[in-house]
Amino acid sequence: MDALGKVRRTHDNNSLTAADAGREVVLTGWAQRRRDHGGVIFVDLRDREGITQIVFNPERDPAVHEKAKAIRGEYVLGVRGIVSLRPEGMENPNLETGAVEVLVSELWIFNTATTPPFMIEDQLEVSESLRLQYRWLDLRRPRMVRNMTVRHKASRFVREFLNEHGFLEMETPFLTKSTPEGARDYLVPSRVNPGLFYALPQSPQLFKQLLMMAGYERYYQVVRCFRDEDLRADRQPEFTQIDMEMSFVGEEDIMDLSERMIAGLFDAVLGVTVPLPFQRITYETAMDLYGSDKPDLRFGLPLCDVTDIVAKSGFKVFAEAALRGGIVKALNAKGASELSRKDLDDLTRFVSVYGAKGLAWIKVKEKDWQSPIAKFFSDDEKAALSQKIGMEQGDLVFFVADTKKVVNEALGHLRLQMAERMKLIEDECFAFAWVTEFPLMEYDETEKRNVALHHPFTAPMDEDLALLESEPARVRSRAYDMVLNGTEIGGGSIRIHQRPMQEKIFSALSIEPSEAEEKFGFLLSALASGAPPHGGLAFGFDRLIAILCGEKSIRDVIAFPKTQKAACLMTQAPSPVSALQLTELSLRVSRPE
RNA sequence: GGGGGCGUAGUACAGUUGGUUAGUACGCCGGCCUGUCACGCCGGAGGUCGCGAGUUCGAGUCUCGUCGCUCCCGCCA
Repeated sequence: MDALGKVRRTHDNNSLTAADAGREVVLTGWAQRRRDHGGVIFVDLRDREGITQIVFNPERDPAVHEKAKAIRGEYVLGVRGIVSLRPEGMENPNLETGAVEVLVSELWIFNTATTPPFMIEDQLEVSESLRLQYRWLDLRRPRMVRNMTVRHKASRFVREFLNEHGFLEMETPFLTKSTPEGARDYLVPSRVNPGLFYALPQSPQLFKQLLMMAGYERYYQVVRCFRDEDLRADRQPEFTQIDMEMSFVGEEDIMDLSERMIAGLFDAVLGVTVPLPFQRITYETAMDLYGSDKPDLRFGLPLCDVTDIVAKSGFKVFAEAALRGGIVKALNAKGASELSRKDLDDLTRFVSVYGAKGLAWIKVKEKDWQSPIAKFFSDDEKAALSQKIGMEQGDLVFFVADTKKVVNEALGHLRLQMAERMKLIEDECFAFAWVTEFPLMEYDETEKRNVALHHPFTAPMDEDLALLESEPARVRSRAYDMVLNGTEIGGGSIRIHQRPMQEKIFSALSIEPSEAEEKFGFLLSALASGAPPHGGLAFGFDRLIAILCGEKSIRDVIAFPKTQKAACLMTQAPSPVSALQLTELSLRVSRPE
């Protein structure tokens, strides 16, 4: 084993070209692969940047060649040698450095390596749990290096953009106060205050508002947030937000700045030109047309409300849904009438997940409809349906009848499913949109009260203020979500900046004045002491990077992510702690049997 | 909390109706090979079939439980 000593590389492994031929260079890196021909030995030397082929020739230097026989996969090497053009016909077009190779005159083996449990290459077939267990090896794979590099470039671009637009990057506490609304908090026990707890922030929401009240005008932070809820492919217990807030602005200012930032980011990272401004769509329209508040606009397939047409029909399922205040909507899968009975059964099971009790369908054939429900409709009803839905020969039309919520959930997801099946989604297509005019609150059946849809500090729309007491569910908010390809990548709002309004909203959310004072007293006090009009936005950085990288899971753009059970397979966190630690924290653990 | 999928050499998989010695590929080790780049050829080692019970003359295979990974529902302002 050789010491590093004064050995320093002159180039990384992605930079040598034909122009460097004849130069003496020093390279360092990992042995990706060794090809021993008995005589000459080739080694692919890999680092973060790429691969360079190094050559050991016994005729050139027998001692070095002998030493090179010991090289195995992932050994850490340094070499000194002469850059040389490869013999004609021996160039490797797959490598950036494929025109040249380095003829080694000196070899240092800085470290050996155990045989890795999986190969360090992109086209690997290995379970994710093994990758997570040996994450330091997984992170050596070029694709992961690429993902981490994109992440770095993105955060760097965002910082520079916001810096140039007068924003201050400011930090906010991680040890903070548990608040009643929203997600479950991660709690941290306080040793010096026995029995009391901090909460890790779900977002720096209140702090950034307080910074506006403190007069900082423009704030941002690339910040970790924590939510103790169950995980998904796009949800981790700790995740990163680009958090920003501005004073003396309205919705348009924030949306305009944000979309220019995102367009700049896509240009800087992917070289993709994103047309501005983004499409705007109201919550109501999004739900009507796409059954979702984060519609995927890369394709059409809009939903169609047919409640009026079928309300009086002989098909009881539809008529009764309408009678009970529900709705009936249709999804026209253009040209999909060739789906088999089994496909339709599968899709029925697919929508049942979202609470749909059934999935009616009509195949539009040459002369008539092929459908189990066609017989229930009069000729007039058929004509009206056909016209409203735009039914043409070869179409397959789905229907769901239920409450508004179930119908939209079921058909909204069916729409995505069908688009995938019908291959309607182009690669490299980025459909951005703003969704606006969200409801301010909605009734929560389990809590038996109104809860904020966004958060309780979101301002209501002025024109809906009159409804606040009479019909609170109809009050729209000054919130906006940025949606990309069916993923919510950011969201924000204009905030309440006057104490009486904030108290009114707390009251509408059934938060008692005493509780409001206890939990948010500092906010109420600050609102009364010269709070400027303000608003902001937070981007889900991990989701954004996953889309930029073309990854399905945000785990692939986080260096050390957690599993679905919120565990780190590498460190084995979470883990038990000593009795002493618990005693110091005044904690006793009771575990259910 | 609930539903689906997966779990067999280091890795990815195959394994028939429950049947006697659990295979294949890659990787690994050894030998040969002076222009490969997924080098090639020859040989070899390597298995708690996730774990635990049960059924059976006999379980990788069937049953139950359990653990882990994953996708989804609930949840995630």
